[in-house]
Amino acid sequence: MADKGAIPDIPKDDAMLALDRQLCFAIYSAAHAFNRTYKPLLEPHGLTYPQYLVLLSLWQDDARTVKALGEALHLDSGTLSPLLKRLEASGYIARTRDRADERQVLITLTGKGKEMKASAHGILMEIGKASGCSAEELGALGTALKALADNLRARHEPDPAGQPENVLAK
Amino acid sequence: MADKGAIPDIPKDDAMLALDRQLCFAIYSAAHAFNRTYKPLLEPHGLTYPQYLVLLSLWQDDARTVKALGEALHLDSGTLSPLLKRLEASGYIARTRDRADERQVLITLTGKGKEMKASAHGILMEIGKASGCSAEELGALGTALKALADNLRARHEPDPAGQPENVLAK
DNA sequence: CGAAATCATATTGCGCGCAATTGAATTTTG
DNA sequence: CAAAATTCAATTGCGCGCAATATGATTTCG
Repeated sequence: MADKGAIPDIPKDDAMLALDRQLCFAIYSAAHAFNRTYKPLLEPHGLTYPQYLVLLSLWQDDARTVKALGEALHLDSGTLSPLLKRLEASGYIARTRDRADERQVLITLTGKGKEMKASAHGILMEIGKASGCSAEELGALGTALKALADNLRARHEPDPAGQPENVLAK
Repeated sequence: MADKGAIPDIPKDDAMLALDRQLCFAIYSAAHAFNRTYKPLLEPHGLTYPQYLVLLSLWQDDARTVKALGEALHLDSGTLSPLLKRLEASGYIARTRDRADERQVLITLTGKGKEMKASAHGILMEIGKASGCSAEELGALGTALKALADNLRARHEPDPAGQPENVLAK
């Protein structure tokens, strides 16, 4: 059926594989490039990139539970528990059991953790220069990526307060 | 000096921190969202996402050294060596010492590795649907991300065949 | 009230990702 | 030609990232 007729579809599939490769590589290696760019700037402070993300989140909203942090960062306790212990050991945060509900652990910034916010501005300048993009471009890129990530996540997460979806379940 | 004069600059810095947070989170979580989306599709084949990226690269160019693969994927031997051993154990690739230069190891696709390319097309369709973006949008996003990653990398890598840079060294 | 279900965090196991080191092969140099 | 420098791959150690499981604490229900 597709012996030598107009445009066999194998090339089309290959083109799609090429597109897949391009986007997979692009996101994968952009994330790692970010990581590698931040690393030498964070190292003097004894911080890793994921730990810096936790601080970024806490600078916006201090005193949150592990669960709340995990939802903001899309990370589970398996990742956060040891990470937060290390952040505590470095003196950036404090972990205190909620007296009212002993299941929960409250994460709060220490003085050192709050002071680090000032240093972050300097780090930020370096990244801005390294990226070679304007603030507008970076903002637009962030928006596009967030939309993409949200779409992908919608496949996996149980629709938190979105559509009523299937009311018949259970 | 900046007691109540026109527009103190603390808010501006905070706005930049917010931008930083947005882009850091966006790339970070887009990468993880990709990972999580591919995982259930690759699991039946006994593949991880980084292993799939290696296959994508080999489908384009088979029979390459570990070093060449590492340059294409921006990964070093510390990551690739164990990963390639697992890919060999799963039967997707073969690792053979180069007879001419015994330092090098050639990575080649097995029959199973080549056959997997066909299944990849099906996986691709799923991702396309999950992303909720058109091929054009995904392509544009990939291009923007690649440019960003290249800019970031330019800070770290010693300019491979780019500008002559500093000819005086050594 | 008390057993069962649910919830929040911690732990374990495995696969990256990367810096630093090692070991063997090859090239460069004296 | 032999010693030194370089190159390629593998190994080690540590920090994620996530699934699966474990451990208490709290809520729900009978």
